[in-house]
Amino acid sequence: MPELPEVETVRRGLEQHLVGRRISRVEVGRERVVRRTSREALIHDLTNTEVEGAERRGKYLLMPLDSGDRLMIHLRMSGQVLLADVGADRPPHTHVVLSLDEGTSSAGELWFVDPRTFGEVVVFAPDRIEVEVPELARLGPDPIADEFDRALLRSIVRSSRRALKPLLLDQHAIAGIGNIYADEILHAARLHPERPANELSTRSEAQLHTSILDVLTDAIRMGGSTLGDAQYIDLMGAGGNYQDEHRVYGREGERCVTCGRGWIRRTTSGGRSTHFCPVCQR
DNA sequence: AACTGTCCCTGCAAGC
DNA sequence: TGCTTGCAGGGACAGT
Repeated sequence: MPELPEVETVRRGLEQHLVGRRISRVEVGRERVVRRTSREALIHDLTNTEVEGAERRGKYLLMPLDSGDRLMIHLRMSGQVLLADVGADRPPHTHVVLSLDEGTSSAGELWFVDPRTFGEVVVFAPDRIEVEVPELARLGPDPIADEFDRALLRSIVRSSRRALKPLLLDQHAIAGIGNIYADEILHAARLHPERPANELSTRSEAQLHTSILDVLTDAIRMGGSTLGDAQYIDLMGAGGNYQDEHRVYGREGERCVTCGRGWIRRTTSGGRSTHFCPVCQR
């Protein structure tokens, strides 16, 4: 499940391999992945444009084009962006193919692959963001891409009476954190996922701030998490290594490796699973 | 404001 | 073995 660290890893790949290259041809298979506009719109708006940058806000990949438009890709659950050689065998569920002219490297293709088709690809004009991609316009601050100091986290936490877990998952509050990293961050901060956000001590707020940055930074450094089922892989098809560092996610019933005393519990709320140690998270 | 539930979709696992 | 059912999960949205 691509979250901030996985999307950032993909962004770095795009920066290295896509920026400066021209898209000569666009193929769209399943129209569902371009549902925000249409097959025709994507083909028209991308063909013969050059990619000028690779940015990320939360889990959204944003690529400015020389046309003035922006290409947005969201991987959601099972999306992959892959760089491939021309003529290479395309995996099942390859829904969008961008043909890239020879640039500094040889000609190639960029594939958008997504079995569950929750992901999407869209091109929009920046001044139309409120209309075309309203949730992107309302995204909260990104802990890595934006300035994210302790005071900012404090203002977010103190203005919410919600539990910490759903607050961390709310993309309007903080952008980029998903289920895996929310659990790992709260564990690192030794905070119980059901603790009301506005009741934290100054010390706990500082712990949470440090844990958000530490966990996300470490995960990026290790190329994100690749789990058995979701098969996240980067642009070149490589998996990440952060899954080996998970202390609570996917460890239900195991002894807590942090305190050595608790047993990792898994609870469900709002259809999402939460993993935590009842002994060292309070 | 903050909850819960529903929907979208596929692959995998468990149960029969 | 082969079917059916259930579940996971990001995030928008509707309803309370």
